[in-house]
Amino acid sequence: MKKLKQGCDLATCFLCKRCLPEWLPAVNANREHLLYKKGAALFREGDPVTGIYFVYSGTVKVHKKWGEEKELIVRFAAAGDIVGHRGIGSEQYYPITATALEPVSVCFISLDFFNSSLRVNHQLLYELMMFYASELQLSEKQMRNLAHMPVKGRVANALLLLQEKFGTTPAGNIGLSLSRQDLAAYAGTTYETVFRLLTELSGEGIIRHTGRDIQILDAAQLAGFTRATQG
Amino acid sequence: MKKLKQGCDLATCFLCKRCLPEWLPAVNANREHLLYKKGAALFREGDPVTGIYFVYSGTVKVHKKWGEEKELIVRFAAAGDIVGHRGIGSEQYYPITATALEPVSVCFISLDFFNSSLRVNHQLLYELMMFYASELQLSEKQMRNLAHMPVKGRVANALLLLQEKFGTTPAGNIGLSLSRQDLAAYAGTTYETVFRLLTELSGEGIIRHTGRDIQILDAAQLAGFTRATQG
DNA sequence: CGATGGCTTGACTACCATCAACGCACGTGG
DNA sequence: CCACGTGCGTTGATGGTAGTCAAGCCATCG
Repeated sequence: MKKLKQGCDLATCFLCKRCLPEWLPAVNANREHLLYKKGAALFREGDPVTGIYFVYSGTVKVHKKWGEEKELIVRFAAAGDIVGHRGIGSEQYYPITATALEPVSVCFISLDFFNSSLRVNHQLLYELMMFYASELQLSEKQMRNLAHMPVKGRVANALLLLQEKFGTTPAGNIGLSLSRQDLAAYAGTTYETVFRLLTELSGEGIIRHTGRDIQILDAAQLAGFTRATQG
Repeated sequence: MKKLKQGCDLATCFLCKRCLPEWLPAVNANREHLLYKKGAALFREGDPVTGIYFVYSGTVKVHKKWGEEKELIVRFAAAGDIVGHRGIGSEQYYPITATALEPVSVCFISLDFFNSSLRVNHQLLYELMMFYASELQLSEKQMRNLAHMPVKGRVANALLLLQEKFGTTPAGNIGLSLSRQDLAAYAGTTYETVFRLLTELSGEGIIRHTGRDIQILDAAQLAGFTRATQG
């Protein structure tokens, strides 16, 4: 992790985009511009909450451990997204870990200053609430999927969500290339199972995959696996 | 469902408790006091969002369907709790169904008026945001549990959460008595499995259950099942 | 060059969902 | 009063899904 001196990226920063011009100098005085290498953790589950992060560039996975071995990826964050907001509120400790999947550049704001901003900037507060509301909806949909959707559907869903968030490369692949481990942790299963399902889906002509690159050929069929078969 | 004329229960209503006195008359002019019988739905998944509900008394289950047969109970709401806040935001339709488990008395506020309240009452907005934040944390913890915790642990956890929220009756039973169906839907499993696990837990002397009444005898052991065995 | 980490594959199996059947309590209508 | 249906609780048998274990392969890296 490395600290930079540069100013905030106004066009990308979730916070700055929503601040009045007169508040920006205060933000700049209170922010830190940090760089993380691939694989580095911005913070870990159980760490005391120090502040909130706004992503300028790169990709971050937000995940939760179960025991020593297993983890579930709860969400991915890219440019413009917030990370660490799960620490806001009565919680003393981050309930999740945030890890850089690629080199990441973020704006860090201390909890105190962020709370001041919320007190002053009601539009920000309102939008943060809306953000939480939509996160909650997503989270509960995923809960239901984990509870009732078979693994094939969950993997299909994971691929669709990834493509929706990260788009496609010029070659037509999903814009974020993940390890099987991470894909498994996102779909809530094991990497062996993910592998088997990827080859199965390739065999059916629904996707194509070479190494880490995955291309969705038939999104409609994929989506079909995410629905319950009519009883 | 039945409409009453009475005023708001100031001591219980989430909204009124957080309003300045001068705002209360407006609330009273814009609210409806509604009664629902056991088994009635306050609203259903897919219904257009009309407003937000605050529970005075009774218990509500908030659940999400999967296909025609399966459902997952996402949350229980009791006196003082909010229901329908999942409709706030960009969503046009409720993403979940809310059903009365016991006769329920609620305060209903139309979306328009509630949004006006949020614009005026920043403390309310702030607390609503905090509420969302903690709901999100709970939801994500549950996600992880559904993904990685074995069924026995999920049932154990469900019992502990129910006791935490609803306390115990004078007889020592969990304060909310659920059908096996509902308990299963809360733990994310089937009712047969729930039954087998309950008898198993009773055999181990960890709980006692007669019909719908369940008593936790050894909470520590129950909690043990909710943790990963050290690898 | 060995070590490490991710990928690929096969064999095994346990967990848990599904199906099926019965009992019981309850309410309802003939 | 009885017959019946319905909803829930209880139990056993069965099988499939998907997790675990194990081993080999390939790349990268120190």
